[in-house]
Amino acid sequence: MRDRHASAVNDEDVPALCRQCEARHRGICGVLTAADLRVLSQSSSQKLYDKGTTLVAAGDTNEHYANVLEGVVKLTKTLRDGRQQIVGLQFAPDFLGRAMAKTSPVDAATASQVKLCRFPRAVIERLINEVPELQGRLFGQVLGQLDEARDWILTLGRKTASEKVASFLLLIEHHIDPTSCDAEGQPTTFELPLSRSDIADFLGLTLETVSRQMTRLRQSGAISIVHSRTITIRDKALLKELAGDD
Amino acid sequence: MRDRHASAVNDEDVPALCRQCEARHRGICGVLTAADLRVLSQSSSQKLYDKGTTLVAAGDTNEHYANVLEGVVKLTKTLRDGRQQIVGLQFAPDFLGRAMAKTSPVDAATASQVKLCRFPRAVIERLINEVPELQGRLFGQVLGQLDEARDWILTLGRKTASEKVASFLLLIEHHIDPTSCDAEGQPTTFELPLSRSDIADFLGLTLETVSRQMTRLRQSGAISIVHSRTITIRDKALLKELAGDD
DNA sequence: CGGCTCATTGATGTAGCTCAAGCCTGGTGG
DNA sequence: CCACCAGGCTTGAGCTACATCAATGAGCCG
Repeated sequence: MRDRHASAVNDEDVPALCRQCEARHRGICGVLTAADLRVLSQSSSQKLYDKGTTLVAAGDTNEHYANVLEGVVKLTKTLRDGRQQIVGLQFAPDFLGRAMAKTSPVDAATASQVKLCRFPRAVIERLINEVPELQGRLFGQVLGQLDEARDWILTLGRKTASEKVASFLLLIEHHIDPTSCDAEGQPTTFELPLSRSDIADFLGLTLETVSRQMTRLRQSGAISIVHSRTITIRDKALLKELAGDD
Repeated sequence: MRDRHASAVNDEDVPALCRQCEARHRGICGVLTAADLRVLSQSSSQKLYDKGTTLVAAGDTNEHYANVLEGVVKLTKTLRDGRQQIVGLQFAPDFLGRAMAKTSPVDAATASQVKLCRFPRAVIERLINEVPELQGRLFGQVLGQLDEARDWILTLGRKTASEKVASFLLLIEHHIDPTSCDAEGQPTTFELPLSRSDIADFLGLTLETVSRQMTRLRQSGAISIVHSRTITIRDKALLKELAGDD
C-alpha cells in the first residue's frame, strides 16, 4: 500500500491548484497522495456560480461530483403545491454529489456565490475503488450529515420559532468559524450566507417570523444586527440558552 | 479475494442461527461468507427486549453493535426541559450502532418488543477492515438513513398535521411490507409499532393532535381503525394524496 | 371489580401564518 | 449628483392550526 501521507512531505509534487485548497486538509482530498491529486486535477475544473443557480435538479443524473470551496449550497425538497424546505446545507470543504447513486433525491442550488471544484463522475468512482481511505472519508462526511440532519429534526419538531432562529445563528457561526467553539467571551461578527427567505425555508417558518425573531434576539441583547445580513453575537452563552438544546 | 457469494451455494456451512435470518439477505450479513458468519456467530447472541427498554443512552460508549431482527427501535433526542423528538426509526434488518464512533449522539430505546442479534464491537470492526464490501453495505444503510431523515425534515418543516399523520402511515406500511409498493388496489392491514405518544414524538405533534387526525383520516375513508393500533389502508391513492408529497 | 394504561373527544388559548403596508439599501439612469 | 426603482427586510393587525387543559371511554390485568 502506498504511503497515504506522502502529500505532507512531497509538497512540491502537489498540483498548484490543490496546494492551498481547503479540501486537501479538512476535505476528502486529504487522503490522496500527490500522485492521486495530479491525476485528479487534470480532469477537474474550478468554477464560480452566482447566487441562486441550480446545480442539480432532483431526479437528474449527475455526471459531476464536486468539492465546495467557497459559499454555501442548499439542498431543497418541494411539495406538489410549492411549499419548500431546505433539507441540508453544504459548506466548504464538503463533498457535493451523492456517492454511489446516479440520481439525486434533492435539488441543489447555490445560496450565495459558490466556488466548486468539479470532477467527472468516472474519475472519482475509480479513485474510490483504488483508495479505500477515500471511501472512509466520504463515509465520515455522510455520517456527519446524518448527525446534522438529526439535530435539525429535533429543532424542526420541537423548538419554538425563536429557539430555531437562535440555533440557526449558532449553526452558521460554527460552520463559518469552527475555531470559536469555546471562545465564548468575545463577540464574533459574521455574514449570513442565506436570505431571510432561505432561512425561513431552512427553519420551517415564514420569512416574517424569522425577521420578527431576529429583532427579538436583538432586543434581548444576545446579538446585534449590523446590516441585516451581518450579525454579531454579543452574548454567546445567552444565545445558547435561547437555542434550548443541551 | 474470497468468493463473497459462497454463502448462496454452501448453505450447509452457514450457522444455524443465521440460516433464515433476515439480515443475511437484506441486511449487512448478506456480504459475508459462510466462514465469516461462523466466526461472527460464535461471539454473537440474540436477545429479546421488552417494549420501552433503553438500549443506549446518548453519550454512552457502546461495546456492542447489533442487527434489528424484529420490532422497531426508536432513536430520540431530548431538550433540557424535557421536550422529546424521535429522530430515527430502525426496522429489521437495520444495523444498530453508529459505525466508526464510540459514542452515540442519540438515545436508542425499543418502541415495541424487539429482538436483536448483538456483536461485540471489536469483532465487527475487525470484520469491517477485512471485508470491504461490509463497509460498503454499512455506507449504503447510512445513505438510506440520510435520505429518510431528509424526507422527514420536509415533513416536519412544511406539512400540516394531517399530512404528517398520512405520511407516517405510509412510511410504516412501506417498512412493514415493502412489497406493496405498487399493489395500490388492495386494502392492507397492519399493526402500528408505536403508541400515539411515540407517533407524536416522531411527528413533532401532541398525542391529542395525532389522535384527532387519525379519526379525520378514518372519516375521509382513506383508512379504517380496526383496533387503535391496527390500521387498514382502504384507499392508498387517497392517502398519498393526503400525504402531500409528490 | 377496581385500578391501570392508552386512546378519544371537547373547550379554550396562543404561536406563528397570512395579508398588507411601509422602509431601507444598493443599483441604474438621467 | 440626485431621482428613481426594485428587491429584500421590517412591522402591524387579524386569523387559524395546533397546543393545552381536562374529562371521558375502552381494553387489560391482578
